[in-house]
Amino acid sequence: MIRIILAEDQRMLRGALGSLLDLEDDIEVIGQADNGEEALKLIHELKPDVCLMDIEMPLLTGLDIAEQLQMAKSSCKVIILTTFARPGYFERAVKAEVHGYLLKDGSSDDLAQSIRNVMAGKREMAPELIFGAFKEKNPLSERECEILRLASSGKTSNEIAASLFLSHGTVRNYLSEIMGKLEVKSRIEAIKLAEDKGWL
Amino acid sequence: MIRIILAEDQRMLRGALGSLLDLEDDIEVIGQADNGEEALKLIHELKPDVCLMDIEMPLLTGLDIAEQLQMAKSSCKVIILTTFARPGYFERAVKAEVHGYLLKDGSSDDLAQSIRNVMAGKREMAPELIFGAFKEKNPLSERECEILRLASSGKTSNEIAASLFLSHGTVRNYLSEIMGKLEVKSRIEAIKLAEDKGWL
DNA sequence: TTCAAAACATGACACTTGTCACCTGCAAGT
DNA sequence: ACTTGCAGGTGACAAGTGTCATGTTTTGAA
Repeated sequence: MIRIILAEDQRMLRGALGSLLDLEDDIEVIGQADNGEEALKLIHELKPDVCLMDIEMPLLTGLDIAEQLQMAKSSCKVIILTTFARPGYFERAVKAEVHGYLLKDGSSDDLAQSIRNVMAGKREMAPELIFGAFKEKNPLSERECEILRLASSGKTSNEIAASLFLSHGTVRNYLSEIMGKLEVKSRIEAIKLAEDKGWL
Repeated sequence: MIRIILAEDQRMLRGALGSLLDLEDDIEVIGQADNGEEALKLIHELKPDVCLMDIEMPLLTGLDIAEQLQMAKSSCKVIILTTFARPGYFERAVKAEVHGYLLKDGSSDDLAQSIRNVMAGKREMAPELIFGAFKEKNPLSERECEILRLASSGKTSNEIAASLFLSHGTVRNYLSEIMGKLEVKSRIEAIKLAEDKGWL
């Protein structure tokens, strides 16, 4: 019997998947969470074989959890189930050595089989990702990301400078550099593009 | 037997709900669509008792379809199933006299019963909406929305002015007005907030 | 009819943004 | 030892942005 927990903040999908997976003879849903912290707690308490997680959840993202489990050398296998085929997310998931990365755009019929494959030691990656994976990787450095993140929250150059203890000229240089790399003309476009690609 | 069709562009959710509903003795899923035009075609061809639709779908939104069915005085009952509790969407759905407006954040267990209630002539509205419906309505006028939309795409004041045949001073006045109404200090924050609330 | 709101406009002012050229210091690689 | 690249910096300039006061015109509701 494969014991799994589900972490997904959209109740309708979580409930539906939970019911469906429970119908399988060899799969048992032993816990469900609608946020990251709850999910992590359940994993520690219940020691499931597999956890099926969304990425964007309240409190803690699925990727955060995957990284923590990797560091703790947990035996719980991780399958990410998300809407987003963002290269940034996928890259991070691969680094965290997740056992599966599936898209919500995929078929629900294949889900149970994917879980079985993962239990058998295979890795299940949505085909869309393997091909398009590193075609577009994040051209921004750590620092540049940090600055763009702050800009995206609506901060002005001066405020960004203050919170990073930089001069405002430096901040503007970074933003200029970022816009150059992203081939856009304003910080607003840069923010849109970076958020879109999941680089933020 | 209640004959229904499902229209939802996220395959995983549509598949899962389809399988679940088909397990009910008195419900039969006779068609599924992943875009609005396909859904409308199916409704005309198969004459289902109920159609369960998302709002944001390719080609045609669920609200567009609901309005068309209302005009055509179709006997097919419409249930909207969406992520968004946006007052704007809900208002439009009510005007289109939909029979149900449920949230993807609701329980999947209640779905079948909601469908039965709708067939029995009741209306099923997510409680979150009835109460919070008009608490926070869009403070921006049509024109202001239009300008903020253009700003959100990264256009400068001058570019917005050009595309609307206004002077750039007028555009800046609007943006200033918008930021005042939204109580923020920059257009970036205004964009974030408006997108967040679904006013865009 | 009258009044208020929305839409549109101008000009002026201070500040922010984006660009550029040019500078230092430091930590890899080769 | 030397180059390269990242991080950080300066100063100057043009353009864009946000604010204000002050108008006109149109339009819909009381």
